[in-house]
Amino acid sequence: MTNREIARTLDRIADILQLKEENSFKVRAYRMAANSIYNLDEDIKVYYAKNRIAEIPGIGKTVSANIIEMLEKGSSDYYMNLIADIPEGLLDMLVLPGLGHKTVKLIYDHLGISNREDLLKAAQEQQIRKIPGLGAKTEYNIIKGMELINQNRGKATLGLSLPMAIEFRNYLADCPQVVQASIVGSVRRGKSIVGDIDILLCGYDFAVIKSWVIAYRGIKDLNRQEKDSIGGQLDYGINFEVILVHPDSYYAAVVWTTGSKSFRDQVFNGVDPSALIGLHSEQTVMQKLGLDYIPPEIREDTGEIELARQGNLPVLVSRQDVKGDLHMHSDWSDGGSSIEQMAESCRQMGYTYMAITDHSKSLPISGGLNEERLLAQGALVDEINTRLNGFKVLKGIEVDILKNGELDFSNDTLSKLDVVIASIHSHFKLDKEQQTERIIKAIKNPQVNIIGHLTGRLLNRRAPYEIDLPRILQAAAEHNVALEINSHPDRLDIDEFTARKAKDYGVKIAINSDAHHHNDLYMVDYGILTARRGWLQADDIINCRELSRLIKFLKE
DNA sequence: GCCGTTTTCGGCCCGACTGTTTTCAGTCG
Repeated sequence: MTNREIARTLDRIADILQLKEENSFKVRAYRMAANSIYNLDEDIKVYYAKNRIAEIPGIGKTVSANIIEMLEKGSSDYYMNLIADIPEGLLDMLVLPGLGHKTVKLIYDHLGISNREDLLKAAQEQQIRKIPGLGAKTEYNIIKGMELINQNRGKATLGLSLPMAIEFRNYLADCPQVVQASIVGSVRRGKSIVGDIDILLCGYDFAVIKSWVIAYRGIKDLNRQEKDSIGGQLDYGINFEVILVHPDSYYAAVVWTTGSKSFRDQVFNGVDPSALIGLHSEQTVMQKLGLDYIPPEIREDTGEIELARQGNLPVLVSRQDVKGDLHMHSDWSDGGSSIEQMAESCRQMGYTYMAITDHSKSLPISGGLNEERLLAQGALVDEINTRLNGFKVLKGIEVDILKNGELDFSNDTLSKLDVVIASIHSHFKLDKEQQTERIIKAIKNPQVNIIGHLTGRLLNRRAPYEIDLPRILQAAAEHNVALEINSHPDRLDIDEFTARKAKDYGVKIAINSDAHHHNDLYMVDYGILTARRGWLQADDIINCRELSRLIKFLKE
């Protein structure tokens, strides 16, 4: 089992224990262990080989034995016994916002409901309100929550599907009969939510290749086998399709399968397929189509085709352009790494600066900083900076925007910092007018540099809150406040559409990882994909600037 | 269930908001 699979199992154990109302510290211990494995630097098998699993922080004798069992047998008896006791569907019900372990158990005990479909039905038939302690609001929230889930049924976040696609592609590329293998489709375009994983292969012996495909251990279900394609489901119910072509038509097929349907219809319209045989790169295929090379992320037929014909495509921002990361947490609040570790990892990523932006005091669970600790952190940052050559740690904060739009710290306190990100972490349900006013008030605060995760959306889990986007963009432009592309694959907030619109308004963007662990800094890649999908160029991004130019922006 | 070096047992344990209530349990960041 992989680190991810083990972490997931430990998390599910925690969920079941919580449903069974076991000791809350025991639950916490399993959650911590899951988190520890998820964030592990190395493959857990390396620790296993060295007999050092119990040395991982948060993992003791019991969990360690559990993990060893999972690695040796592919499952754990403890988990299997637990799941035999509690219907698995209850765990799916927990995903609904507002439904926690107690409520799920309460509904199960009263109505025997153990899956989301029955739950929705009961809510629609007003059965939930008959349970003591629950009412109409809970029914409403269930129905709303299910709407969001059904909207994205069978669709997965890029954060889940991209790593799975890479693993699958690498496996397929190892087949001796496969000449080339590429991830194509919406995953390659970097869409935040994708319907399936598409992989294009080329080779000569389709029969041999197909048996190699079918042997992949990640395949959970196989539902379609044709002459030149295989479809089915991978783990987490993610659909996949593997498409086979002859090497001569490979690059034409890459272009064909990568673009959106509308893109495809446009660029291949009236083209003789035989003219695209035997080409040796995507560039030459596009050339034949009368186009400059269009980056995969913008092959959506939203204006790029015309510009490609004219030779006027923008140069999109890329990973190499990013000079630093302006939003991350350390173990001073809810992060799992020290400031030094974060700095070291940022240096290894080739950055020349970073900002440490822990939470402010309004978020007590996160260990949010008060003025006193913020000051102490600043002193430590100063000290760390004396030891770093050619790298700078900026002092920052992710300050909470309170209900009334005021901030969690005085302007006097904030003025001593280099970077101030203002974010909303509460009162998601204010009406559009109030929410907009609240954010604009924060934008108008002269100390604020960046608005963090503007819409608060959590992909597949929480809808964005209501805001008047044009007014906010207007205000951000006027007050020289940047909007964040929060790169966490569950957020990707703002999205590509807002990003593109922001550029029209002259609003600058910061692509931030919001990492809570030094191993999460790489998540910035997802943000870059989103920025590229939003047609952004290095010049639009404040953290693509050299430090001196960035500081100039922050002080303006 | 994990942790520790004044502890191998006892501590770990936030707090505002929501939705249900009429004084509070559950959820969530």
